[in-house]
Amino acid sequence: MTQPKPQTRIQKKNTTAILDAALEVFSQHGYRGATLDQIARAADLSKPNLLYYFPSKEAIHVALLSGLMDTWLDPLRALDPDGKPVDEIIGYVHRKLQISRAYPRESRLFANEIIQGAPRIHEVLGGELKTLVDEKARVLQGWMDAGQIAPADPHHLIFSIWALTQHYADFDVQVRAILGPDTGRNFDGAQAYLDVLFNKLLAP
Amino acid sequence: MTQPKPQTRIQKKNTTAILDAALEVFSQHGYRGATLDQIARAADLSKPNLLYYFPSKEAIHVALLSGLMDTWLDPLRALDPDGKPVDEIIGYVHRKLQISRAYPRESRLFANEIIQGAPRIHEVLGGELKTLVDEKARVLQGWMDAGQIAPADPHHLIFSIWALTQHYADFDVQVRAILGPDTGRNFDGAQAYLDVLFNKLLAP
DNA sequence: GGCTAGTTTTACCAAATGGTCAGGATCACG
DNA sequence: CGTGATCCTGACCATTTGGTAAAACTAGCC
Repeated sequence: MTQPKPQTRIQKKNTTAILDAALEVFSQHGYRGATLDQIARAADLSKPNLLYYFPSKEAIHVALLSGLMDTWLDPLRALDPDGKPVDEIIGYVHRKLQISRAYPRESRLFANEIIQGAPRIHEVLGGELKTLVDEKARVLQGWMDAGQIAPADPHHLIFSIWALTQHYADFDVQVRAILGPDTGRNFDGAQAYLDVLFNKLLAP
Repeated sequence: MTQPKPQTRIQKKNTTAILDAALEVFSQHGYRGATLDQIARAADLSKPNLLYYFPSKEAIHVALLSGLMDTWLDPLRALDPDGKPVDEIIGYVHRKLQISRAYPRESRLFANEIIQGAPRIHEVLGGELKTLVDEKARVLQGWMDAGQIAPADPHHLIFSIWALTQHYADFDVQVRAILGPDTGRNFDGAQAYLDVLFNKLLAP
């Protein structure tokens, strides 16, 4: 897929610095609201030097998003049809919440893109994502039909996991304004709450 | 609070046209990503004419947000400490979901503002919002202590309601990519799912 | 050391952006 | 109809924005 083009030491250093800086800026202002100057400053490079490594602003954004998709879908892919149903689902919730905790900027980048109409990943949503979700929804439906978990719309079950876990990354400012600034503590509270919630919801 | 300044017919017509256009544009691109030209075009006015009614871009944004806060908080305010606990909470979920359905642009405007660090409503979050949430959290806690609903962290309970209902407005593109374009149908599905979820969660 | 590929900077550009201002058009009301 | 207040426009401005060209510098290898 992404075959490793020959990269010099400097190239590797600078492209990662740029992508990290761009993640910071794009996730905070959205695509249109971000400027190359901001990104260049954050990456400690001059603007023309930025454009030596990436041909355009959009190219940086696309590079970020496509590099992100796997991180985003892997936790769902890992849901094992042959595992114990409740454990699998609760495990998925945990993985998703862990990702929100460890990669809040990535979560916000994704949220920004979706809220703004997903102009750059629309095909992925209707293609790869839909395929994966439909597949896993069938797995969930199978478990429900077999009486291993309580019946519920499997698609909405997946949505609810996304909504509940991503909320703590995307709306972090709001959560902190209400619960206090200790993000770690807030996430611990969230995990305990979500454990209870999904155990009750899924109990057959 | 907001005493009705004398408004001519034309003033009323144009300010509402501007605010509606601005809602459209800001909710789609965020504050920084929106331009006065876009807003002016959407409101069918010239840019200088826009600025005849509002002194600056930021003033429009602030007007929108502050006009929105009540719509946003009212459903929670309406949660009645003297009502039947489960009915009150499920009712709150319904009201919130209704608002997501009826005002998705407002929801996205709010989401954009929060994701981008809430620079313009930070004080409201830590002030009015926190006060209200803390108050209602105490009500919930009272119900739990009295055994009328199952125990759970009341703050996270409120967050979960926000996350689950706003998700369907904010991530509408994603939902439609997976479930299909019939938004009404999707919201109906969501409501049924959320009814089940919260009934199970709250059952004492 | 010298050569080449890779890297960075300086100077620049056209378009877009938020905003101003003076004057002209239009409205409401006596 | 006249007149004062309200409304609207075209021309303009400084700054910012994404992006370019070419020259200057540096790394790494023989």
